[in-house]
Order: sequence, then C-alpha cells, then structure tokens
Amino acid sequence: MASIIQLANDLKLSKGTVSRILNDATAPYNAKTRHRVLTRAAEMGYHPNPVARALATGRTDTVALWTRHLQNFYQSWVINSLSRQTAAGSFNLLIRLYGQYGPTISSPASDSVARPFVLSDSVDGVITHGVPPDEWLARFRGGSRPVPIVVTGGVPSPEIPDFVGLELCTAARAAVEHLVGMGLRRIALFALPNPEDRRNQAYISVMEAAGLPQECIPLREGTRTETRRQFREYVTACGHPEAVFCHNDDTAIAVYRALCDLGLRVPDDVALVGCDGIEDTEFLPVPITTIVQPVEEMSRIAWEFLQRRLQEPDAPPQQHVLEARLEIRASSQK
Amino acid sequence: MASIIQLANDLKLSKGTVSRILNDATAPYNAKTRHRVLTRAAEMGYHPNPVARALATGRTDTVALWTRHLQNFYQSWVINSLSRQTAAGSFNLLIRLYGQYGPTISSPASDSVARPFVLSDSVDGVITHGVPPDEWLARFRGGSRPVPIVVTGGVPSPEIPDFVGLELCTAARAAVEHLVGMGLRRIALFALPNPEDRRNQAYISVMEAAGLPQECIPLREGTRTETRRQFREYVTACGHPEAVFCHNDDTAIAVYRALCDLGLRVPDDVALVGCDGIEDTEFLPVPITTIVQPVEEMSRIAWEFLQRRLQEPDAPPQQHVLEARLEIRASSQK
DNA sequence: TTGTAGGCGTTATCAC
DNA sequence: GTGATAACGCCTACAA
Repeated sequence: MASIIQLANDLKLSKGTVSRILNDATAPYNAKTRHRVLTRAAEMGYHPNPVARALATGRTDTVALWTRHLQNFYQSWVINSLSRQTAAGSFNLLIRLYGQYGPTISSPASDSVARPFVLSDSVDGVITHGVPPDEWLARFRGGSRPVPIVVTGGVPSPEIPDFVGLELCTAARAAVEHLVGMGLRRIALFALPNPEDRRNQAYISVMEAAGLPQECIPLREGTRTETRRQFREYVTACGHPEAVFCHNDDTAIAVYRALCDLGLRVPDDVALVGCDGIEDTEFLPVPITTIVQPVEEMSRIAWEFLQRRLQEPDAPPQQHVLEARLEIRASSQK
Repeated sequence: MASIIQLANDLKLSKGTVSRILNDATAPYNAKTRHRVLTRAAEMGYHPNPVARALATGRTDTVALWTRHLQNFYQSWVINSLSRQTAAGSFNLLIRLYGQYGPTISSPASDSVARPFVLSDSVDGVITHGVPPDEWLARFRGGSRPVPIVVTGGVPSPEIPDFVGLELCTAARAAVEHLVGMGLRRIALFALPNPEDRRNQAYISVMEAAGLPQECIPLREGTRTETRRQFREYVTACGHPEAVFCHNDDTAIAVYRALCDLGLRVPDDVALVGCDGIEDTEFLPVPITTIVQPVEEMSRIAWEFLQRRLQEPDAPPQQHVLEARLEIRASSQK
C-alpha cells in the first residue's frame, strides 16, 4: 500500500536514502538511521512495487517457460522439474502454454503492433521446450528488447546459441531393433505424422534396413480415450500388428487399453514400446517398455545455461545434448 | 527495440499522438497521419514495453494461478482448464506452484521487506486453488496494492468475497455408504491425516453411523511408486481391508498396483474408491470408482467472477459451490 | 487534429 | 552519510 515516497516523507528522509538502505545491506549508513528505516518500513507494510522496479532496473527476476499444453504427464514433469531449478535461484517462473487453444496466444487482430505478446519482455529470459522454431521465433521478435532464450528439446536453431538437446535417435533405433530382434515382422509406428521426428526417422530407417514392411498409423492428437478408440478402430479395420512403437507413453497406455478391449494380450499378441519415461508406464499390469527422457538433467542444464547467459550476454554458445535411454520392460519381452 | 519516443522522433510527431493512434482505433485522427504511424511502427518493429505500460496504467492483463505442485494429474487438469478461460479473455496466465520446494516461495531471508514475493502485484488478479488460507493470506499481504482474489476449492475465507467451492461432502458420504451398502465391514481410509478434509470427515461420520470400526491409514505424500510401497507394507503388516477409500485417484491407482503386487484382486478381495475423476482411472484393467470434480465448470465460473471483480471492484460477493459426483465403476461392484 | 507535460514507483548518478 | 534529480517507457489529462 505504501510507496517509498510515503515512507521517505514519513521518515523525513529522501527516497534515495530509503531505497539504498532497503536494498543494499552493505551501504555505509548510520546504524540508527538504518534501524529507523527498517522498522518503519515493516510497520507501514512497505513493499516495493515490482513493476516500477522492473522499469527502473530492466530486470524482473522472472523467466518464462514456453511449452505445449499440459495434456499429458510429460509436460507436467518438465514444468515441475524446471520450477524447482528456478525457485532455487529465487527466480519466478512464468508458464506459457501454447498449442491448446485455437489462435495460439493472441488472435491476429490483437497481435497487431499495439498489443503484442504482452509478457514477452517482462521476463529476463525464456526457456522453450519442444516449441516449433517458426512459431516461437515469430513471437520472440515481438519483444521490445532481445531476451536470452534457451531451447530445450526440439531442434537447435542457428539464431539461438543456447541449446539443451534431447537426443532419442539412438534409443529409438534401439527400440525398433529390439522389436525386430524379437523376430516380429509386422511392427507398426503409431505417431504424429511428422517427418522431422527422430522417432519416426528411426523407425523408418531400421525397418528399411531390416527389409520389413512399414506400417505407419497416423496418430491424431487427443485424449487417451480418443487415442484408445482410434487404435481400436484401426485394429478392427486392419487387424493387429505384432508390435507397436508409440509416439509417447500416453499413446502406449491408450493402445494397451485398446488391446485389452479387443481381448489381445501384451506382449504375447502385441508387443508395445512407448516414449518419455513417465511414471504411469510402470503402473499397468504389464509395465511398458519406454524411452526414458532425462528431464531432470535437462532442466538443470537449461537453467545453468540461462543463468550464465543472463550474467554474461556475450558468453560463447552453450550447447549440450542428452541421450535418452531405452528401458526394456515386460511389454516387449516374451 | 524501438521505444515510442524514437518512433515519434522519427515521425516528427509527439509521443502522445503516436500513443493514441496506436492504442485507440477510434481516436479522431487524420487518416494519413494514422497510416504513417502504423506503417512506420511496423517497419521499425515497435512494440510497447509491457512493464512501462503496466506502470502507467496499473494493469498488466495478467492473472496468476496459485496452486499446488504438479505432481499429480489433477493439478494439470485445473491449469489446462483455467488457461483456456483466461486465454479466451486475452489475459495472460501466470502459474505459481507452491508446496513443492522447501522454503515455499522465497526463503525467509529474501522474504524481507526489500524482496517480497516479486510478482504479487504485477498481476491484476489471483485465482487460488486448494491453497491453505494462512499461507496465501500471508503472502497476499506482501503486495503493494490489494489485488482481487478468487478462491477455488479449499475453504472460503471471511476476508475474500469471491469463492468457487468444490463440495465433495455429499459424494464422499455416498461413496462410503456405497461401500457399507455392499456389506463390507473392514473399510479403510487412506488419506492425508487432515481433520479439515471433507473426505475424511465423511468417512468418519458414515462409519460411526454404521457402527463400523474405523481404520485410518495416514497417507504420506509422494510419488505413486512410494504410495504403492507404503500400502504394500501396510497390508503386509496389518492384513488387507475389504475396501479402501482413497484420498485421490493417484492414491487409488497406487493402491490398485500394490494389491496386484500382493496377488489380491479388485474388487473381489478389496473394493476401491478414488477421488478427482482424472482420466487415468478409466485406464486400469478395472476402472476405478471415483468422485468426479467439476473442474471445467469451476474454471469457467472462477474466471467469470474474477472478470466481474476486475470491472467492478465493489460488486457484491460472488460465491458458488459445485457438487462433485460419485461415479461408480467396476472397482466397487461385485 | 496535434503537442505538452505530469505522473506511475523505483533505481542510480550525481553532488554536497 | 544524505539529498536532489534524472532516467525507465508509457499513458493521459489538458492545452492549443
């Protein structure tokens, strides 16, 4: 309620004095004055206005995380893990979800000059996770000053020096090779039809090398229930594959239920592999083989990179790639 | 990059003129001047600095959601649902998690006068969900101006006029009565030992009325895996109840797995009831009976209330209580 | 139709 | 040690 001016008037001091005493514990001040200021501030319930402070200092002590909708547990995992990091550095974490509502963040009309992505520069930095480059780059330019960005997941961009990659190519290949090695022939891919996706690339490449026919089922984004139905319908129409390599764990779990609905057993009739490494995969009657993403480590490094960049804007590019790990469980073992 | 002053200088106009043209489409201006300003602004990549604008207007077009850690899916559901609402109103949603890291938001030291909960008043309003009153009230007072709050879930506070309640008392009673009605006698409660909790109260009251012995197993907060182990150990030590009324769906799912570990069957050996209504409960071999929370409706109303309060600070208190709904599934049917 | 100037609440740079 | 005073970038009366 009370501004620093009121506080200063009340104390018959200048606001400069008050500000220095409040902010800088080492400022060379009369112990008595300091004490007076501190007590009176507490009495009057003074708290600095963060907006005004941000305007004056150019810093907000806040970083943003840009990530996808929270419709599967993996996203929550990322948020949780990162929020622990930023909290440890006593930064605020602002979370922006995208990809959930139609006109992603602002409608074209409101995206005009006058109403930009409002908070784009009320943060000191941004960490993106799995954001399509075009989308965020366009949005990023909306800011009134350049803000450091650390890209995690997704693909590195030539324009953004700092990057923490999650490489699941090796693990994805290993997963498909593992299925091939089990002697299965009809191995399907159930994933978003994105040719850039490493999982999809790994599947295609391994299947080609093994001389096996490819069977790509285009996953429609949706809830587990919708995915469950989609897969059930697919099997009803086309029969069941011997194995399914799924886009992520949520998909794998939905597929698992769809198979149960149809009276098919995992892994005897159909082997199953997911991706992400969320806890849920261990909570099915048959634990699901999955590609475990090193989310905690990713968050740690991303936050480290961002802190460094904030302190040294001209530091050399920071890049690190983490390898995902295939964890074989009962869903793909005979 | 460019400030409004640079833009104005470039155009040989005053910043007032530029500001008005940019912000107010209906301002009475020369079509030619307007056009000049608009084009030049686009060319120079001008975007207003939201911090400066917020300082000048006192509004940020941002609301905060204060909620618990994202360690179970219910929280994600709330966030998703609310973020859709605020996005529709073209507001930013800032998410603050608490309850995850030790010194909840700021350490005592940094919580001094000089470094308050930084963003407490860089938002226009706050929606809380399931936040313990003491905690957020204390924090709320840290702001430099009073900010409208809408409390959802939890208990209403005499100091906060706007409230959207989730009442699960009736449904919780119905759940326990349902178990009693099945003729089961050893019905356990597996929940956080909080006497304020409606679920716990309902359990105690119904069990008393039925003259049945109470068996309260104090749930330790943790991951599903930890809960699973906790329950397994409990059963190993004390034998298994005939039914378990669980704190939430995550707990129920963990219990389900623990029972499987022990070779016990649901519902034949043990009946199971959860709470929240998350999608996962339908994804077990035996769908779990649960108390479905009306999250979407809660979000809708909370946002409505907050918008109203922002427009009319002196509007009368707005309160609405939503009833949760018991949904009986296979886990509690013979 | 446009310009001028004060204010928003801080921090920071000078002097004294 | 302390007090003025100029930024910070924008909005908005009030004048012209």
